[in-house]
Amino acid sequence: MKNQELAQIFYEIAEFLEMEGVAFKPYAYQKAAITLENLKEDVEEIYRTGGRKALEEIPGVGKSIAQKIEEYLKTGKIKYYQELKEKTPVKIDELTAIEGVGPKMVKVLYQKLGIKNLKDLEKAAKEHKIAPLFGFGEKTEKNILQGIAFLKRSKGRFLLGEILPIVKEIEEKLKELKEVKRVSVAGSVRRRKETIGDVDFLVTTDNPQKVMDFFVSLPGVIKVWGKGLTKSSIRMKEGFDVDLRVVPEECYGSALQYFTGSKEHNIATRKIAISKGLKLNEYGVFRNKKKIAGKTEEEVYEALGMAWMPPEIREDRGEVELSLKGKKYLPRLIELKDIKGDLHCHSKWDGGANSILEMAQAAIERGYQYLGISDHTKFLKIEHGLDERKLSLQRKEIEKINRDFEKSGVKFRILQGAETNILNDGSIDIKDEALKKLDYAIAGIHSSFKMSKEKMTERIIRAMKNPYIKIISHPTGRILKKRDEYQVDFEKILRAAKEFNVFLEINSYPERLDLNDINAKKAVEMGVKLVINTDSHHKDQLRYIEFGVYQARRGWVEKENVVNTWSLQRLLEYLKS
DNA sequence: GCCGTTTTCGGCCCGACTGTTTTCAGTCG
Repeated sequence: MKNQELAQIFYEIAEFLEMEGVAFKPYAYQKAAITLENLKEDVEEIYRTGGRKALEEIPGVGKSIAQKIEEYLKTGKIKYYQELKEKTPVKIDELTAIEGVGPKMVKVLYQKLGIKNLKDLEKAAKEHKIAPLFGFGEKTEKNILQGIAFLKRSKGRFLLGEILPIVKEIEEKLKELKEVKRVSVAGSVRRRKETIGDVDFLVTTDNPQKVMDFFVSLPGVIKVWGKGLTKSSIRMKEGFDVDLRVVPEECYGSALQYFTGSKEHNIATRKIAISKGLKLNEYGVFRNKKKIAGKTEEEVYEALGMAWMPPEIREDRGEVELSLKGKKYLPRLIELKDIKGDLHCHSKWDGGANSILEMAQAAIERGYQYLGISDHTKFLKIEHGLDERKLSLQRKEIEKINRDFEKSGVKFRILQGAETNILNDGSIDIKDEALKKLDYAIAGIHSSFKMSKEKMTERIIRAMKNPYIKIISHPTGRILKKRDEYQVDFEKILRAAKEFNVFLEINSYPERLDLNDINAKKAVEMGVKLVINTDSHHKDQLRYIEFGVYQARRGWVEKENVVNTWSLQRLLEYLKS
């Protein structure tokens, strides 16, 4: 789909325009980019069937942007964009990816020092050429270096959310090939890790030549290397690498186990093998020279006296010991089908893409029993946060839709929440009288991220003490590849969550996934209740729930730990109590 | 550049925080 490519271009145009100090246009381009990014329909298809007129029907797309989309679809280029790039030939997306660096800074850095990309910037900062610049200083230079260091730490890794859809496509294509007998993705993708270095596929086949030829000519491949009959590597246009390995049928299980990892899990399992006088490698389980298992993963684990376990927990965090004791000691991980509703979604009321009804219909399509609309509140002006009056107006709309559902026999209920803001002193930006009228309230940190650990912990705990606050959203505040967690004493937060009966969120947004696996596991061990939400700003984002569930599974979370696996009735009773 | 149950022109993108430039511009959510 061309949607993503166009979105990327419009984001960049917005930044170039912002760099030049153009007013309002950047916002318009950004809006259009966001819409395109989330659009389900293929923009090419829209254009083919309805022409430029149909493009203009897309929200945020008017005459000018429609014309540019048309130009891109016809020629693969946008002249306006090319001109902007020629005028200031900088890698603007690369530079503004650094925390604290925006378009204006990029402009000065280019004009004064000729900085065009990350490399130039790092060099200049290390040579202390930034600090003396007018408007910059020691601190800024240091922040830039730190920002670059952080970017590098996460560089070369991709979000699971970006990669998984493409991986599934590749897997489907391989499956369709009749020469392929068995195929599976392995590695960190199979373990559903939040970020991925590269992708590993395993196949069995009688015709490796054919399979490899097919593999290296998949659509989207921009580079091929090491092509052989047992292993070939490709790079996809999105920038990540994929390895394909052909393994013998009788080794498929052990190869899958080996290449799924994690490395730590494999080390632990090999130790078990040694302790039993066995040897484990990617070709099988061996007693002396005799192979005793290898065809399936189950039989490999069985040969080691272990129960098979889901890939998500293979991190050597205790799963090896439990699986030795037996299957019933392993956690029964939550599954996608257990989810009965979503309690953190945004609507048009706070600038989200869809109306409450549209969001509800999308939830019904997913088979949910309920959906919680929790728009931002007034402190977040940019997000069109709702004040007490608007919350009460919104309540009326929700009640009306619920009545209509009831009349037409639709077994579904919209709940009214709100994603309130925890102010610096831990108070909430909405009055208690208004919170009281909601079905529940969420509280989250959206400002002042750089507090001391003590202050931040105090701040969140004070919010949890508010009897109307039932959920803490994205509890650690991290943004993958962008921003670290804020400083907080998580143990204390867990104790408070338990004491005040507050649910901690696992935010399913691919760049958040917050709580992460480790924190989720701690929460489960402490008996803290969790809720897996999507934080959807668009109805199509409800599908992100998948990623929240994966993260939960990585954190050993079971169905019973998660309140939105409960029926509507049970949830309502609990909220009331 | 987009949009319209206040408007086809005139709004929209606000407020906190940071660092630096001593009075505020740039960045972020």
